[in-house]
Amino acid sequence: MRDTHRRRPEIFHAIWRTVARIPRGRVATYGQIARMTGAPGGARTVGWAMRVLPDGLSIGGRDVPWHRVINALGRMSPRRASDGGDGTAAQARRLRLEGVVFEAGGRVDLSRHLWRGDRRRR
DNA sequence: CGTATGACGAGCC
DNA sequence: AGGCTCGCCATAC
Repeated sequence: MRDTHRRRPEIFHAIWRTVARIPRGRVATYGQIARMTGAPGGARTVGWAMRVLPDGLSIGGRDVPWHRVINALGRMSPRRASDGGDGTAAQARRLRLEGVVFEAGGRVDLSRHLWRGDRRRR
């Protein structure tokens, strides 16, 4: 195994560990993950951690569910995909497969699907 | 070491 | 509600 991810700073690993706790069928926001990881204000850092997430990395015996991390608006954050697209289609498909419902505007109702793992209300 | 760059977010308008 | 600006934080160069 080429452990390129081991070169990443601990903060990324901490973020990946938090993301690994998001239950199936739930979503969490970048800011929420940042707070839960002990890095308030580090929402963009979470985005960066998702961006460099090693393909196929598993923590605690299961894959890191990167698709369950969406932005505070309930939308998939656009990113640059290899095919030139924004890469959000695949994420939405994965979420739908686990029962996440999208509203007409293509957004996820956070009051219904947000992970309350940190006991936070919304 | 200064600047640019983001899978962000809270405020304002 | 939707668009803009600005602040954040770690990385790239």
